Amino acid sequence: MSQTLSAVKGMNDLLPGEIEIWQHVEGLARELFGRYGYGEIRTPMLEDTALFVRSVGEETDIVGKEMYTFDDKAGRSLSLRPEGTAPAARAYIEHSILNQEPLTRWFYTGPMFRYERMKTGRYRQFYQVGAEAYGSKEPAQDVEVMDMVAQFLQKLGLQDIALNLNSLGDETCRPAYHAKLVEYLQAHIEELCTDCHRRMEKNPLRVLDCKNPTCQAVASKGPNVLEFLCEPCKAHFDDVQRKLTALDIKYVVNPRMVRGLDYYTRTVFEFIASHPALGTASTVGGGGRYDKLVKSLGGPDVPAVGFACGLDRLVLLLKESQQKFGATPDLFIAVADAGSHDVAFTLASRLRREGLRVDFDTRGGSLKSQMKRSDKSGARFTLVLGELERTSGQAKLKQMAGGEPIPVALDDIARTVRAHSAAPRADATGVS
RNA sequence: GCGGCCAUAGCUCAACUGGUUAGAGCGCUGGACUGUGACUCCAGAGGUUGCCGGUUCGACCCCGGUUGGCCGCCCCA
Repeated sequence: MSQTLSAVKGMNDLLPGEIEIWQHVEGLARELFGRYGYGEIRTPMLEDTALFVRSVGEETDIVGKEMYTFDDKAGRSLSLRPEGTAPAARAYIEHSILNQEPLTRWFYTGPMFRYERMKTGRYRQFYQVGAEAYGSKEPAQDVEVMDMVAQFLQKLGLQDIALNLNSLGDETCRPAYHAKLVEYLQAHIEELCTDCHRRMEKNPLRVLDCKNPTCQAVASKGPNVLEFLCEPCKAHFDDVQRKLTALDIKYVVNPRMVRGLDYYTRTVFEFIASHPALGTASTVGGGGRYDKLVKSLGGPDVPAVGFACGLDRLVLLLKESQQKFGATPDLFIAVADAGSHDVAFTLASRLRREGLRVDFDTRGGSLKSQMKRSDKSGARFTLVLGELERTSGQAKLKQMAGGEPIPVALDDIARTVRAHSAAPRADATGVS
């Protein structure tokens, strides 16, 4: 096709036929997170660049080379948000939320932006749904968040998703582990790949999840974070595991799982799907605790824990699952002769005002072509309106899926359609 | 950012070693059936073969560049 204008690389249009899946996922998130007491927030897509540098970390790939950053006309450096936790924390501080309530639960959904190499399930404008809980340092808060994600994924009908769990310690115990790890890695430096040499400078923890077999061998014999946890951190981690078990949530402890953002403390987790459609993009959700983030951004010393799920990847999985989403018309009104067009048009509007989903072809056309449109629309009933119906005031509801036509008076259509619907229409979210 | 594969109709794909008007299925539109969809049959519309340049008498095919997509690395959701 001729390439005149097209969407920016890595940014996609979502059209009817696919958008229904997105609406289903977002609707489920709203309904489910609401049950857990999380209120929705919307923050700007553009933030001061410094926000991400100070929270996500200057040395991370996200900030170092993946942000869409530019100067506005006043010379301010702005960036399209690459993730949602930092903007939420900024808003939490800016509106002095802690002074109004000691425990705050928020969720958000929307686009994020990272300038990265394109792959399946990985785009430059991608979508996340995430949540943040501020004010509780209790293990129960960590588990509440993980439980919520687990429920979310389960209700989407997704199978084969594993929860990986780890603890990175806090400012008391992490330095000792960090030092020990660097010391160990230095001693084995000649066995590590060149990437890992670079990682040792920037973020030694990342060596732990290097995919290179030799590096993995080195890492597996190195110091284990969990053995370095101080007493409070260890107690916290143990309690998290006890509570997960009490909620019957399956997990595996993975002491070599680290996350890409600098702000995590103590609990970190990832939900990993094993479906071939995702390729290497198998992480569908992740999160953890970040007790120092709010303070480091100039706010109060308030603990927090949260997560984010990649909607693009969830939608990819749902497409594979062959499930159908979205509502179809209750009724299609077809016109038998041009003289009935105006009456049919008015009738369609009246029925819509009465709450029915009604399809009608404003162009008219042959009855046959209108029947074809009705069939394709997935309408439950078709009503043919012609001179016969207009004069008698009586019509028939043809059942498109098969069965005898149902006689109906023209002024009693809405009630009859509802009476013959197999089941009450599902609410917007389809949540059961 | 590095390495490899790919690009033909709206979609999935054909087109002999470079040879003349680039085909099919699905989808779309109309008809067979002048008031009844899906099945069947018939017809029609739809392409600068991603784009730019080169080699050649001649390029969908060969070469270079470019854009876009896919896979691996990196990283992440």
